[in-house]
Amino acid sequence: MKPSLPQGTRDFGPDVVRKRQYILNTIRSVFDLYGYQPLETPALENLDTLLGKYGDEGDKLIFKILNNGLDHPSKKEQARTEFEHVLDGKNSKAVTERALKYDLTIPFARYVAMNYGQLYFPFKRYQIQPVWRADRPQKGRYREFYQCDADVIGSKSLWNEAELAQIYHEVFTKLKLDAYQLSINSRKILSGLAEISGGLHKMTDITITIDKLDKIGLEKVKEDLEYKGLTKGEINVIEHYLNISGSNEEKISELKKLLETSETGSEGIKELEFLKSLVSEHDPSMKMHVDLTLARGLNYYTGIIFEVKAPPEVKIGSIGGGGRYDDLTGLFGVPNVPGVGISFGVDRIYDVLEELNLFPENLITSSKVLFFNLGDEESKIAFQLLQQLRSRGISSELYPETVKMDKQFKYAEKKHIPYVVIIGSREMETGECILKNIETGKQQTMISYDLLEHMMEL
RNA sequence: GUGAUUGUAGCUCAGUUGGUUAGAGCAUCAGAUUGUGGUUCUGAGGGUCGCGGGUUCGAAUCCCGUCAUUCACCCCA
Repeated sequence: MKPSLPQGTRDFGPDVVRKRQYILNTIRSVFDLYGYQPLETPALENLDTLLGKYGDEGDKLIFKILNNGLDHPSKKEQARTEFEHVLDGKNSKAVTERALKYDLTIPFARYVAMNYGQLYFPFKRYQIQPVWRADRPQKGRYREFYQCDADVIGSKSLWNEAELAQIYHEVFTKLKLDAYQLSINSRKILSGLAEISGGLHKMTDITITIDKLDKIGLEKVKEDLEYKGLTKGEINVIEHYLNISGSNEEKISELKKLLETSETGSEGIKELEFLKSLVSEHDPSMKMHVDLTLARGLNYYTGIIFEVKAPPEVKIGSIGGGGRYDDLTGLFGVPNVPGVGISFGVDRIYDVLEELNLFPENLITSSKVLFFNLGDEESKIAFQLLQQLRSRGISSELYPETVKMDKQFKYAEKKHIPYVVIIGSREMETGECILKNIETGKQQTMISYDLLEHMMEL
């Protein structure tokens, strides 16, 4: 048979894994530095845990797992009738009760709800794991991809938002992706806008529509809003809102006037101002721009929301996002636990770094030294030296077969091994070895005992 | 879910209005070279042209279906 991969999944070869690890290690080290604790949850969750948390679209994209044993004779009839329900678009526990996790936030909320008594708050956790979505793959979109989440749960303080923004800044700076764009907005502002335009019940419709502004333009947005049942007057208010522009300060002062009648909206503005002041006082170089059209799809957000975009020349969309949710664990029976979190999309960050050529050069080396194998007796000496080098932390290897030097050279070259050590019959007699630099082609003969010292100096 | 795109050797791709035995480069292997690679030269292996059906004397080429790929929309990291 011809082997193939499931749609939207990938194998990662050695070089790719090194680059991915570079990203993952960078993120992990920053999480550790800021006092977050690691957590892992299963790939599988009960379908109930996930369903209804991501909106209707999200539900469709959850990978559901077929129950085992449906073909058992005693269950066959029941399975058949239950399948009928599934074909009608309903979910049946008799057919599928587990699913692959869709993100890291909901499983985390489930974990917190289950372990509420044992945890100390505020609880700061990070989580680096794959998630799965049954989306059609395309550029920057995969069916299996990694998320790196950091969340603080059990604290309402905006200091958390400031810290998370700082984490974004630190990670992307370390990755040399200085041109990243961090946008912020507040769900409270959006809900204030809904209050003064279409009414609070229209908030989802309004936010989904204005989120598309930069894609479809103002006219289409207005058409769309009209189609969704807003009056001319209400649309005018929204247009006014969308026309707010200028610096962050200008936007905020304009907003204040517009939303002064809305208590929630005003609160959102205050929070935004406070966050801005915390961040810019601490690190003026850090840019964070207020984007009033930013909405974010997941409907559990309630306060500040974040989104990170790649530099505009890379057309890949968002490489990270997050926000505050006031009652995520309420879904699992533990109400009133506020939280805020952010996420990094590693796979997209990889694509961006690749496209902009931002990976460091030195990620690809494997061993530092290859010992040639020119016979069993010769290799015994090589083996001793090899272990000496290894014991001093110099990664090295012996070519396992006695084959032509030509082949061994090519092996070293392909694996990017910078040095080879040649010990043949002549060297064996004199107790010497040849150390050759593959890149420069220069070589030197030395007493075998000196090899270690030599290598330590390089 | 909707709309396009592409599918030929391990990889990247040629292949004329349908015409005999489907080609090239890279890679692999062997030799020139029994202790010095990355350059060069010679040779070799490797293909059910995605799969199934149809039109035709004849199909990689045209038609239908199907699967896979890539891209866009929706939505998202």
